[in-house]
Order: sequence, then structure tokens, then C-alpha cells
Amino acid sequence: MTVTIKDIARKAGVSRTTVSRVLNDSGYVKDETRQRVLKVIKELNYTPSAIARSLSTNKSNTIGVIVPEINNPFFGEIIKGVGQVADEHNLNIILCNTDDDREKELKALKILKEQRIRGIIITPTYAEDQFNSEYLSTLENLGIPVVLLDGHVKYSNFSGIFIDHVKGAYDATKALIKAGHKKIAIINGRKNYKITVDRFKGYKKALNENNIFVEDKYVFYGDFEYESAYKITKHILKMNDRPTAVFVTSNMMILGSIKAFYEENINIPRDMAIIGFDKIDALNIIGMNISFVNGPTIEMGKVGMKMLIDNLDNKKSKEEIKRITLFPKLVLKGSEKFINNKCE
Amino acid sequence: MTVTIKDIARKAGVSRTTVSRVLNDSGYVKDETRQRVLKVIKELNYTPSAIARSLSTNKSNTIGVIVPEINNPFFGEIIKGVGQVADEHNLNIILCNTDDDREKELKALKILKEQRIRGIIITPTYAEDQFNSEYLSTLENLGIPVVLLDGHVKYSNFSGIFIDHVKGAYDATKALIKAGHKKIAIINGRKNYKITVDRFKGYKKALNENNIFVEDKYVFYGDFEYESAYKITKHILKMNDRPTAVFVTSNMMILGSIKAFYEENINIPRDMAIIGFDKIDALNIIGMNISFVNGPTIEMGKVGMKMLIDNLDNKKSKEEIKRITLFPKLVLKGSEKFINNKCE
DNA sequence: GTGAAAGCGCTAACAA
DNA sequence: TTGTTAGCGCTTTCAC
Repeated sequence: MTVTIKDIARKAGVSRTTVSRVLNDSGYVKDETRQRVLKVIKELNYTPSAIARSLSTNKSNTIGVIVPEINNPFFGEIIKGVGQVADEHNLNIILCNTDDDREKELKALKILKEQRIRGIIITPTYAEDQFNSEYLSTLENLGIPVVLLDGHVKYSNFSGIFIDHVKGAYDATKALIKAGHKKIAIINGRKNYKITVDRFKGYKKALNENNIFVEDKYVFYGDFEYESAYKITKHILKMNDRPTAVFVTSNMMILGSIKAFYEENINIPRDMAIIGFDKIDALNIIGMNISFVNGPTIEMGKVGMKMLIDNLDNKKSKEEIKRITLFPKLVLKGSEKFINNKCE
Repeated sequence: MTVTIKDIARKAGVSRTTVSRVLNDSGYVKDETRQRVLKVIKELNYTPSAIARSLSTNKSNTIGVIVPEINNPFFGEIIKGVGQVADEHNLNIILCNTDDDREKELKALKILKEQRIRGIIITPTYAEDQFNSEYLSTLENLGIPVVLLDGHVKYSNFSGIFIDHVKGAYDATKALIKAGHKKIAIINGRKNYKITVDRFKGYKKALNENNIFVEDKYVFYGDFEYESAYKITKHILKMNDRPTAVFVTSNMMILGSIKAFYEENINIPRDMAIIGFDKIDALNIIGMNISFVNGPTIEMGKVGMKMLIDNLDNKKSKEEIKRITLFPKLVLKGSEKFINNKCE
């Protein structure tokens, strides 16, 4: 049915080995022979079988990418970055979308192992702190390089790219202070999560450096989803000594906050300043000018893939565990400004 | 290094054939033998090689998915749908993101062919009308089932899932009319594009049915990007006999329109009614309540993948070309209302 | 019920 | 510079 190396060999009057040589640019082949072979390849529209090659070399050129939510542009951008680098290295990607489902995660690992992938890139969900042990041990037993993207350092057995959430929160808080705010609330993610703790650290550091006390009444915890921030914001607006600024630590949560502001006719930043974490393209396009801390998603994908490639070749010491920290960038759009004085 | 079927066979004291039988539940195996084999498989943590199997059976369990823009949630949702169905059928996905780049498209096809994929799902970009012939012929020469998602019927050689854009535009326009509008502008996509033409048809049909004339001055063409709609909207707002409602035919473009409304202090829907095409989650979450025609993205992915699977087994007549039309759903949020009378 | 042997399409020593 | 041969890990007749 399909054209094989044998067909090429026969028609070109050479051995399969020779065809293989021109295919892989390996070994010596007389130029004349090479041309003849190439011509036949063209004529017969032959494409070598990556499957047969993988089996023969015992080495695939496929890597696995596991994401919890492919329809979230955050992960889409990561994949975009991963894909770009993979492309350059002629690696291809088997994508597994887990919908944050434990079983699917496990199944994905099994499928990827069957495919004898070279390495694996995982972007853990926010629920990362609940990585189950079966998943982890399966991952380790795979015996192939793993790179965690924006994961948790606690999984110290894996290489990974990390975002400096402390710095991100610090920058955001500092910008609010610089704009004149002293009463700054934080709507943070789920308590105990690493990123939540880190972001609080940054918030606290900025306040302390400016001799502002961290007031418990201004510290809130949501669950990363917009409803939680919506409720918290509603509550904030009813406070007696209400803050003049809010730092909201996820892109979904900031939507909830804005909704609440809308409903209560709070103008940003006239009545309330705000800075978010991770961008929401739509808001900026329509001109809402919400400032935010921008996690470098595409870059994270790229850097992560590069690291994986390094580890792929790194057959030496078992595989050294590498870590790279990326810094989020504060993007100021005006929503952090201090315009209102009446709450002072 | 890795455990193979041979290791299992040896340790279980049977032949490789028998191991293969229990692996695939094929042929007769004494239950006692089966148990013994299974036990060894567990012990050795054996996972069969999909690569070897594919080579042997001359049949992979991989399909290719090509998208132009993985970071756009529109495509992310499609992939999600595709993935769900693929999962159920133990098919896995090699993802190719082309960034709308001709060369990458071609390269993707080459890679997929090398991988001996069973079938392919393509979501053409808006630039679909410029599908180049090299791409198309390569696609046909692959000799495997292809399913186009939201593509162009003009590529009549392929099966596909289509969205009824006429109906979508018709419903939207009709809703505006029902809300009392008579002067309804349309900000459409690139002229000559199939979807643009279809949407205009729907718009026109709704107007005609209600004895409203299509006024050329209310018909605009952008390029699907938000800047174009922004400019057009600015223009609309300066018109003498300005419309009371606007139907904007892409999710990016509606952001541009809203930006323009914002800047000119136009309240929706008090001063201007609006309906978009394809959802923008963020806007609805923050409570802007923009009505829109919702393309069934996830469903499109699911239905498309199901169709591909059908075609996979369909070894009979070459492969019949199938078409399924999906209907977008109008989601009314209030922005289509008719509140302003002063323009009447 | 089970096994021997051939073969899928390719690569990689080793010879020539 | 080219070819022979064996083998990658699995499935699949066919025979026992």
C-alpha cells in the first residue's frame, strides 16, 4: 500500500541501507547515487515512517504535554511557546487535556508511556498542591525527563520553570503605595497554596518596607474563581474603614471584583484602585485599562521546552534537576492610580 | 532497558504469542495462564509499546489536529471537544499549531504523515479562503480521512462540520428588530469570505422579512480584528442618521466596538443596542451583558471527531464525504434592547 | 490452548 | 562507497 524504503531501493537500484543513508545524511554516499535516490523518493512521494524509525532506533521524537484546561488561554499560550521550540527541534507534541480529573491524568501518563515519548511537560493546575502520590510515583517511574511549568517546588524531584510570585505581588503592591494608597486590600487565592502564600509574602514585604501595617481586615482569601472575589468585593465595599485599593491575585477573580464594582457604581480608579494578576485581554482592548501583573506564559512554554530538550540529551548523571525562575512583569494601565481622597 | 513482551513471556513461562493474546484479549488463553501473565505484567510494570504495535499492525492510534492559533480559546474549546471523544476511543492527538503560517501548515502535514496518523482534523483559519493549492493537494494525497471544522464548503473533497452562519446572523438581526430597531448596522468580516457573505445573507433576510430596506450606509466590512471595528464604530457614531443598533460579527471586533462606545460615552443599550458573534467570557462575567450568537465550539470538536472516527472505519467506498451543519445559538443578555427613542 | 516463525519499515554494525 | 544481516517489540498466520 504505502511506499516503503524497499520500494525506493528497488527502483533506484540500490540497497535499503543506501536509501537510509541519504535519508539521514549519514555515512558516505556518492553524489550521483544520492541524486538518483532522491529523485525516486520524489517520484514515489515517499515519506519515511517515524514509527519504524522509532522502533529501530529505540527513540521516538515525541514529547507529551499535559494541561488541565486546554480552553484556558493561559495554557494555550504555554502550549504555543512549547510548540515553537519543539518545532525547531523536530519534536512533536502529543497533547493530553485532563480537565483537572485525576483519572484522566493517570490515563494520560499511561498513554504517553505507551507512545514511548522522550520527555514530558506538565502544567499543574492550581490544585497542584493536591497532586496525588500515585500520579507522582507514576511520573517518576516513567524514567524520562519531566519539566514542571509553574509548579510547586515541593515536587523537588522534577525540573521546572517557576514564576516569582513574591516579586509579582511585591511590585503590584508597591505600585499602589506609590500611587498614594495606604489602605490596600488583597484578594488572594486559596489559603495554603504555594502561590497564595508567596503572593501574600510579596504584599506584606511591600507594605512593611513602607511602614504600613498589614491589617487582617484587609486580607481576604478566595478560591481563584470569580464568584469568590465577587462576594469578597461586595463585602469590602460595605466596610466602614474601607480600603482605597485592591490587589486581586488571579485573572478570573478580578472579573468578579469588577462585576461587584459595576453593580455598586464604583468607578475605577476614581473610587477604587485595582491591580490584577495575569492578563485579561478583553478588558484591556475595550479600554478598561486594568493594571495587572503579567505572568510570562509563552516564554514559560519556550524556556520549559528548552530545558526539557537539554535534559533529553543529558544522558550523563541520571538527570540533574534544574530550576529556572521567571519574573512576571507589572503592566500599569492607570487603574492603580490614586484619585479619590475622600476615604483618606 | 525497558521491559518487553519477551521478558514477560520468559518470566511467565509462556510464549510471546500468549502474552500478546492476554494483552489484546484475543484468542483462547486458559484462565490460569492469563492470571499468571497478568501478574508478571504488574510485577514488571510493563507497558506495551504502541510503536511496535503500530508497526506490526500497520495502524497507529494517533490522529492529527491542526489549528491556526492555539492560544485563542475558540480553538482551545474545539480541541477540548475533540479530545473528549478521542479519549473515549483511545485515540491520541498530535497537536500542530500553525500560527497561520503557510510553511508551518505544510510542515505539520509532513510530520503527521511521518507519524502515520489515522486521520486529521483541521480548523482552518479565517484566512481559509486562501488555502493554497499545495496544502490542499498534499492533504488529499495523504490518503487518510480528513475532517474540516467550520471550514469552507468549497473544499468539497473533504468531510466537515459547518456552522450555519446565515441562521446565526438572521437570529441576531431578528432579535434586534423585535426589540424595536429599524436602523440596524452590521460590522461584518472581510469581504468575499464565505462566512462574511453568509452572515450578510442572514442579516438581509431578517430585514427583508420585516420590510426593512438594507441601507448600504449601514453595511460595513472590517477584517475580524478589533481595530477595524473600532474605527468603523467611531464612524458610525458620527453619522447623521445613525443606526440604533449594531450587529458585530466576530468576538474580536465587538471588543473594538465597545471600546469606541466607551470613549464616546455611549451607554449600551440605552444609546446603542449591540449583538456580537461568538462569546467573550470576560465581558459577561463582569456584567456587561452583551448579547451574542454562540458558535458551538466544544460540540463542533466532538461532532467532528466522531465523524472522523466513522470515516476511519469506513474502509468501503473510498470514503464518503459527509457534512454536518451545526446551528449557533442566540444568547440574549439585554444589550439588544431598545431603550432609546430619540433617534427614531 | 499454546507456540514457532515470519514480518511490519527502518537502522546499524560489520563486511566487502 | 555500498551491501548483508540482524534486530527493534509487537502481531499474526499456521501448525500442533
